[in-house]
Amino acid sequence: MPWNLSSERPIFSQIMERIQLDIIAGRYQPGQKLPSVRDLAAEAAVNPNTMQKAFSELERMGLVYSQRTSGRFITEDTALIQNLKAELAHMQIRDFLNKMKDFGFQLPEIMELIQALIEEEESHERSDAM
Amino acid sequence: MPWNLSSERPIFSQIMERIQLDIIAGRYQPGQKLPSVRDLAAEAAVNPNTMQKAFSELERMGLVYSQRTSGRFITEDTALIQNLKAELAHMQIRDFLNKMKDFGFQLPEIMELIQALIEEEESHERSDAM
DNA sequence: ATTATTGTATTAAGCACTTAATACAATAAT
DNA sequence: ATTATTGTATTAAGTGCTTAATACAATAAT
Repeated sequence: MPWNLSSERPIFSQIMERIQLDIIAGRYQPGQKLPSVRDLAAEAAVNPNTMQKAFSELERMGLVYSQRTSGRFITEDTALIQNLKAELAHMQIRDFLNKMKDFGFQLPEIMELIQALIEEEESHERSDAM
Repeated sequence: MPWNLSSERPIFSQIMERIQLDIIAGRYQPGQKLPSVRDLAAEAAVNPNTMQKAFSELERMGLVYSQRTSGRFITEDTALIQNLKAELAHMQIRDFLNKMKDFGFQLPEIMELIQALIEEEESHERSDAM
């Protein structure tokens, strides 16, 4: 499975964000054991050092912890995970609205554009299913 | 005026996007003359080479054009500007919705979160004005 | 007890971005 | 005619990210 990494931003950041996302979306469960750095690096087709660097940041945030030689695990602090999820969602929304305002759009117009795009995509899904 | 440039992404990209935004939001008008590369570089506190690099991209897109020694100007192709604005807005919305879905949110929930944040900010504004 | 696997660290090389210093040609301003 | 300003180009140095190769200590697996 390709990890869909872009060369436009530091790879270690993208990996960090991807795993962070897997945690807050529940695709990695609290306490779950992670594959080894070497295995993940092979899967993502990056250097082990780069994968290691991504985990350094996740560790600093408390999202994962490592046990010397048995491996690395997702935190069991579910409150930490939920708080992070809420915080990141909040940031996403705020950043999105700010950007749209920078474009010159007002709030009602933004909501209309979202609705229009959703309806457009729904109609595509209907025709895709035919 | 600081240009609020982050070290997390290439500076020339951030400058390019900023000027692009000024164009599609109408803060720079079609045909308007831009300050010189050197002046803008001084204002943004970056090297003239970096400012020049940002303009190379804007030029490639057709958003600005340069006249050998009289300076650089915003395109007069208003259709190009409007198309770009619509395209970028579309991308912003789609990327935002995709990210939120990656977080594990469904569409109705996303709309509720937006509304909640808007109302929260409106109440802040009211108390700010008091 | 031995071996394999784990996280972790180090060193060297290549690459893109940025800065600094400088230069040149074209032309607007004087 | 001279000067200043314009866009543009070049070279060298510094920085951060990435890869590659390698190594070590701790411990799980055998």
